[in-house]
Amino acid sequence: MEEELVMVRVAELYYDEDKTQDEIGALLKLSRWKVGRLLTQARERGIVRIEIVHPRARRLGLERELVERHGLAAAVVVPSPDGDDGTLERVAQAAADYLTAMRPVPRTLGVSWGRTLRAVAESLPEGWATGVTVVQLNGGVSLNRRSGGAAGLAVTIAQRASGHVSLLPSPAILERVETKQAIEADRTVAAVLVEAAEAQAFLFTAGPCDATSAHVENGYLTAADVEELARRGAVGDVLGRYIDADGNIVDPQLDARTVGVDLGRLRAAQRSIFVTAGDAKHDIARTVVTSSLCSVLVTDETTARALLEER
Amino acid sequence: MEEELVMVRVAELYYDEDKTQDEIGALLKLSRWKVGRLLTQARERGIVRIEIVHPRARRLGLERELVERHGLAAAVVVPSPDGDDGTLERVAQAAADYLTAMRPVPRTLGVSWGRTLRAVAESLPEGWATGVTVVQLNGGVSLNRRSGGAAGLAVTIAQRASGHVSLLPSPAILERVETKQAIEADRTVAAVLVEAAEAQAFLFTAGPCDATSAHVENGYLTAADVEELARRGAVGDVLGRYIDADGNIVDPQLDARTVGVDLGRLRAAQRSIFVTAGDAKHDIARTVVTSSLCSVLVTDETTARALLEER
DNA sequence: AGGATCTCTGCTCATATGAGCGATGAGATG
DNA sequence: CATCTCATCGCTCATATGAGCAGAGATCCT
Repeated sequence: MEEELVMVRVAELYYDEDKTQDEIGALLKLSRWKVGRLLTQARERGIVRIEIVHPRARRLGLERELVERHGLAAAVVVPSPDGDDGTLERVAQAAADYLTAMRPVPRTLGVSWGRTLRAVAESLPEGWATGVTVVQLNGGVSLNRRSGGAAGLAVTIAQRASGHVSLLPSPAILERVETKQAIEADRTVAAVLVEAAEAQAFLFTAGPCDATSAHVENGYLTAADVEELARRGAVGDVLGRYIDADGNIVDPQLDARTVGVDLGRLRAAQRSIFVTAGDAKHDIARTVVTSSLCSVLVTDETTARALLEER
Repeated sequence: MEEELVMVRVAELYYDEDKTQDEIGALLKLSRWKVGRLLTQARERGIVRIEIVHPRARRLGLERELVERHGLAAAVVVPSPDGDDGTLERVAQAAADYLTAMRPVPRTLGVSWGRTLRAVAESLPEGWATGVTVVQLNGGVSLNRRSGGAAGLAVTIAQRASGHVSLLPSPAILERVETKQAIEADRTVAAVLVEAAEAQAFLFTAGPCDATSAHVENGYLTAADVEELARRGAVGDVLGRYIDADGNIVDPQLDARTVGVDLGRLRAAQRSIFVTAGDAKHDIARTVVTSSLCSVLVTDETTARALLEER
């Protein structure tokens, strides 16, 4: 279209050449107002694209859409870098920023574990808050792995806020229900579970339902177990509990052997912050968001767009 | 840097959220002026990138630099599309636009030939000018190829301007000097050459010095000839004449067998428009521009940047 | 320490810009 | 052919914005 060409010329003069709309009007024999209108159209049609390029940039438009569509309290969306990698770091940084800015500062913060949360912990600056007690929400890998395990992550978060940490000294999933009940009956474990359930804020991730899951990696489940769960409709796990697309527990037996706070607690919580990054987790992310497991979502642009697609 | 983060937030609120600088100031507890300054910095540092995405868009900044650096009368630079191809078409379109807008309209226009100029011809709209006589500048491929040859191109340009065309009925390069002289002595040929030399504007391209050259394709030279020319310093040809990086004729013997106007005419011309697209032609383009063979340059962004690199 | 220089801040004021409105004209419709 | 409808135009006016400047710190160099 002819009009479009004029729009391009006008946009060039305005944005590249820093001419005033008046000047452009004189130059192209258009009224000042016509120029202004063309500029508006050019922006609307996407001929003029204004982009904020920065690792810490956010996608406020997508955030707003997500909040509206899924009834969230807040959403944080960071642009996915072109060259694939770095997404996890950006999302983690954004989550750290969100935590740091969060008011009121929670007295106790319940955390799960995983690579994503580890990255969040590392991104938190020293002194991100003061006097926050960090509580583990679900059982996890052994305590003695120096900083690699679930414990290290919680410790880091607490340390950087000069706060305390309550670790959950239990495996994620036990082989027998009886053992699980016995462990939960243990004073120290029970106390932590109560503390966790009552946390003022939750920070958690979710895992996809495939062989790359941390549960397989740590030996709590076999690849075959996970496959079977997937066959029965599981899309991933939250706090070690495998759920289907509607957010329901897939295997109650398995769930009964899983140590950690109930998913209901997340749903009931005022502030339950869900952090997720990467294409593999779109399905489980959708479930978490649509079944109200989180009130705050921190994620990357690609995931955000996936969550906004119909159905 | 901390400052940078604020810049990003400010930019987001301003450009994505359409907030006023006042509002942003209130929100972030900054003075209105601070916000304005941050915005300016963000643009300067490239955190805010404003881009005009359109096949007909131009790179005015690069154009200005080229004009200044190389003492051109004008330059037209179009963005190179991401997905490689389409560059030729865009450049051709831009050249066509330039011709259409050119004032005063030349009475006679001298043209060379090549794939690039063919594309320019095809991009010219019907009635791009009126009464322009088109003259061929150099000998070329046979007349009978319907629209594929050099003749068709000139005819197209002339037809769309409701003008005449003067074809140069001669091969590009002859085998013997004597034949060349005989041909030039021919009334019809001589008349066209005079007309061409006196054209009010020139439109030409250049070819790289490699086996893909149109001269090889059309059998005027062998691949071995071209190789030898390159060895002797040739970077490409203009109007069939092979020149080195300084714009000097590489092989006077060969040049004496080449039919077409003298390169001096291009240098002397008020308006000699050089159209070039594609990475293969950077070297010859540089030569054309630095040795003042053209006064107007039409090209793609990649070539433009290459021409602006030091040395 | 004292002064000199530089940078940064918040201001005034002129200018650039967008919202809203009535006038105008092109095309549709009876 | 008359009239209606709707988009578009150029305008007024309120508002948003950038240039330029004087004062306040910060920094540097004897």
